[in-house]
Amino acid sequence: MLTIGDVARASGLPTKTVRYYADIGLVQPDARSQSGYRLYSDTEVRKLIFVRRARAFGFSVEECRELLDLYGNRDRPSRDVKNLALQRIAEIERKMLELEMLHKELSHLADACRGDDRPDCPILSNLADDSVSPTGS
Amino acid sequence: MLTIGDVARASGLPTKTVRYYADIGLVQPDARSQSGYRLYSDTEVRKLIFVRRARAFGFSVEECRELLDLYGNRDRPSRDVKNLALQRIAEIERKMLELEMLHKELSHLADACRGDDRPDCPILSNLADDSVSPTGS
DNA sequence: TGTAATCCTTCCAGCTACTGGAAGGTCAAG
DNA sequence: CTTGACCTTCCAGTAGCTGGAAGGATTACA
Repeated sequence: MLTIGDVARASGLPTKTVRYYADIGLVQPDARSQSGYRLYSDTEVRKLIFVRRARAFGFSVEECRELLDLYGNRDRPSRDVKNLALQRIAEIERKMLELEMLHKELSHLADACRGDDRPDCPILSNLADDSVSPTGS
Repeated sequence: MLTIGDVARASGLPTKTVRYYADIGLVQPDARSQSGYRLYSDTEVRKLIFVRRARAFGFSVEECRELLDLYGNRDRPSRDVKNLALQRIAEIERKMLELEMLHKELSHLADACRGDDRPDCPILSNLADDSVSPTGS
């Protein structure tokens, strides 16, 4: 059993955030010690890592809750789970494209600064390529 | 010259947000009409698209400001610009890896639901592969 | 066995980045 | 000349943390 500091280190989240997630019932500790310390198992650490990743890519806490639910709720029909997962996957693929564009833009800027003469505004040329539709999430 | 609704559509941001960015001086309108309407040019639209993307991937408004500054500030030494850009690129590459892991996880879940028997907890196997270090942004 | 350092707890205030709504002015179309 | 879709400011509220105070628990070491 791990204390909050341990799971914070293991999950890459601040203790404050882990405590907050416990408070809102997103990822709750397995148990409490006699003195009131939150105690976690590996399962919770994995959930927290999952949440950290999902949050970092714009999924709301409520969406994370729903995704975590997919794994926990035995009564839910399989196709519901699949549908929700597929929706999220499509969203992630859109995000991947956007991330690539951002990467291209900044790479272009960095390249343009190879010597010591910075061009006027490299962003404009690259940003014109707005083939990716907005995510809106 | 475009009004706020036009730039909102063109940039993929809500008008509210465009107005907010103007208020905090992140992306300001080119001018105001006689009646007080905010008027934007293409340059601002491009900046807004850039900001939308950067924000969607966890860059703070202040970081966006700094990045936009790279293009605008003529007095800044070229290596500063390059350094900041390279730092951000490294960050983006880390984010790309994390996004891929999230993608893998959800794909795995969706695959597991192909039939109608959902496995106990597919997340656990996939989440164990935590080779990517936390971003921390 | 004491004590210092480093945990942990709760509670509450504050922050970032929006977001919704009210009250009201502007503008193009019919 | 009014209807409807714009735009304006202002102010309050929300999501998701985040920092700090006050105090108890645990460990490590003399």
